[in-house]
Order: sequence, then structure tokens, then C-alpha cells
Amino acid sequence: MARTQGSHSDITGPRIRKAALALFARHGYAAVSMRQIAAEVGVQAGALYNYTPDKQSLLYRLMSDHMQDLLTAYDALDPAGDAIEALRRFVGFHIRFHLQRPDEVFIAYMELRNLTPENFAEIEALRRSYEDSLETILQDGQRVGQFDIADTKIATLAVIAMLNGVMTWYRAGGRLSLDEVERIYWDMVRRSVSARGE
Amino acid sequence: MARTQGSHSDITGPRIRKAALALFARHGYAAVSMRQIAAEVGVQAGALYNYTPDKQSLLYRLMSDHMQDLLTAYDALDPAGDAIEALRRFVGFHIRFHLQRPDEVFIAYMELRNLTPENFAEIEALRRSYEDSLETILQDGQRVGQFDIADTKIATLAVIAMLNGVMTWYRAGGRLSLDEVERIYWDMVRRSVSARGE
DNA sequence: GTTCTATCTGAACATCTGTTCAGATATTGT
DNA sequence: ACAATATCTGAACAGATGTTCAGATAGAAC
Repeated sequence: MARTQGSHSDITGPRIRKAALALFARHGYAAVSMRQIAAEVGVQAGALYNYTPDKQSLLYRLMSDHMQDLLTAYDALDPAGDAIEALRRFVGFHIRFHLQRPDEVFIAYMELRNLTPENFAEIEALRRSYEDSLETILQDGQRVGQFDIADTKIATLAVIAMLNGVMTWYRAGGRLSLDEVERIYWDMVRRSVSARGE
Repeated sequence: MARTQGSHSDITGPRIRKAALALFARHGYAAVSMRQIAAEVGVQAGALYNYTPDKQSLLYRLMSDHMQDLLTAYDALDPAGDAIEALRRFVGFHIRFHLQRPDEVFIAYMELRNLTPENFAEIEALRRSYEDSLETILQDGQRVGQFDIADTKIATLAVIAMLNGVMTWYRAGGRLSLDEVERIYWDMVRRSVSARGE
């Protein structure tokens, strides 16, 4: 046998990335073999190398695509009037965007150490860019007195860590709706950085 | 050659666990081989099996010991007067305990999926027990009106997620002292759950 | 000093790893 | 109908994997 019926790169390519995404998320990059990915797609391991130069690039591609999507989606948000409104939108966006992509989020966080130094630096720069968006909001609110924050850098990381926590327990169809989750988190975030009276 | 000079299980056993801890934390459980661990200790791979029935048990032992230490240390804290004081002590304890054991913390969080289902259940129960300590504090404060919390379960997870964030960036000798870090986080945690006026 | 036991070596095992590539077949373009 | 190209197979590669075990030596007990 050789080329199979119906084979096409526009179909196989995405299927490979989808299979790799699911397997990396569940078992971890190092624990997943190229043969497992190929089996999930219904193809031999050698065929994967028509779509990626190596296993490492497959991981990098998944993480890079995810971060690009994140930044693009965030940039597409309507501009907010003031810092409090901007923070509220950030919280809602972050929660909803990430809950829609649990596998991507998990990989982007857990597999950083399996990137080569060059790939790591690129992904890290994208993440930093996203974090800077939040820090800018906090700085703006701090400047005009809407927020009362001891250290905006730490507050940025603390808020993101807090929001990321939702990924570890939220399941669609559970006790709380997405709206309720967003409201509860927004309430806690707002109070953790707000000046009295705001 | 066979038994080597100075060999003793009281020495080799801890050294194996220490080496495994460092390697698992840096490269991940799946990416570390028994031969790498053995090389770090200065021994052949076969010798490891005098100290662990298999690789999986080595991981489980590290995580179990860590969680036991955590619960023991927390239980040894002086009892607090009221809920706010208890929360303040929890924040300080959590930050300081975890910052002293970065490798253990990293493994306990990242390698859960590499545990067998039975081992996972045991570790998860220990973690749940620790989280319950915090939720009890939040519930107590909520009951007497010191806290204003929409959902104590979510608040518990949100606070722990927020505090865990400190592990990703804090480095001893950096811009902020441990006392400053503790004060900043305590300030944010307190405000995120406190009723007005408290 | 002799026996007993704890500790480690070194080799072996079956299997899995990422990756390469010649050759075969399906699809596309003419 | 034919030629060109895209896609996949199947085998092969060198090396790594977790684990076992007979045999050898060091330390402990008497």
C-alpha cells in the first residue's frame, strides 16, 4: 500500500494537530509517542513527517497558535471607558476564552519546559504581551485612583493566577453557570484591587 | 565489582529520592529515566530497585511525603482567635511553606496525571483535606459576618490559586522580601473576601 | 576471624523511541 | 488517457526504556 483513498493534506494536517493536542493534554508531551498520535489519526507514524519536521515543532505549533489566537481575540474586544470597566471585560474575556479551550490552556502551561530554549523564548514573549495588557489596566486605574494596589506587577500575576484556577474545577453543566462564575470571580478580583468607595 | 565502599541504605535511600525530586521537577516524570536518577546518585540503575518497587512508587512516595508534611506543619500552627486572624495565618503559612519546597510543590501539581488511579486518589484526598482547612476558615468568617463571600467553595479555590501564583515568579534575593510578599498577598486576599468595615 | 547479610554491579530481556526513505498508490492537471 | 505530483506505507535505523537477577564484595554480628 501507499497513498490511501481520500487522503488530503487539508484534512490530515488538522487531524494530526487535533490528535496531538488531545493526547499531549491528557498524558503529557513526553509520555506521548508519534506512533500514538498516528494511530489516533489512522495513519502510520512516518506520515506525520509530511506535516511537521519533528515532534518538538508539533508542540511548538500548538502552543504558538493558541497564544496567537488569544492575543488576536483580546485585541478584538471593544475599548473600555475606564479602568474598572476594562478590568471587568478582561476578567470575563479571560474566563470565557480559556474555558473554551481547556486542552490548549493546559498544554500552554504544562509543557513549557519541553520547548527548546528558542521556542520557549517565543512563547514566553507572547504570554508576557498578554500579561502586559492586564498590567496596563491596573496601572491606569491606579493612576486615577480607581484602584489601590501595592504592586501592579504582583497584582497582575495574582489576578491571572486566580482566574486560571477556574480551569481546574469548572465543568460545563455543573453547579454554576458561566455567568455566575464570571460574576463571582469579577467580584473577588474587583475587591482585591479596588480603592475604597469604588 | 559489587557492593561499594561506604554504601548504606540510610544514605543511598534519601539520595535517590532527592535526585528523583530534582530531576522530576526539572524535566518531568515521563522524561526522566531510572538511569538518569541512578547516575545522579552515582550508582547503577539496578540498585534503585533496592529502594523502590518501581518508578511509579518513587513518584508516589515523593508526593505523599510532601502532602503529609504539609498537613502536619499546618496542624502544628497555633490556633487563631477569629476567622480573619486564621486567614492571615493561613496565607502566611501557605506562602512560606511552599516557597521553601519549590520542587515538591511543582511535582505535586504537575505530575498528578502520571499517578496510577489508586495513587492519584490518595494524593487527591490529602490535597482536599488541606483545602478544607481553608474553606472552614472562610465559612466561619462568613457565619459571623467578618467575610462577605458569594461561594465559599469557589473562594477557597480562588485564594489557593492566587497564592500558588507566587511560586511561579518569586525568587529569593529578588526585588521583594518574603515579608513584603506576604503582606501584599494578605492584603489582596483579605480584601477579596472581607465584608465592608472589617 | 568467621559467618551472615545488606548492598551494588553488570549484563541481559523485550519493547519502545523519533526519524528516514524507497517505493507504491491516489489524486490532480492536461 | 496520460503524466505529474501529493500522500502514505512498511520496513529499517540506532539507541533508550523499565525491570530482573546471578554473582560479587563490603559491613555487621558473633
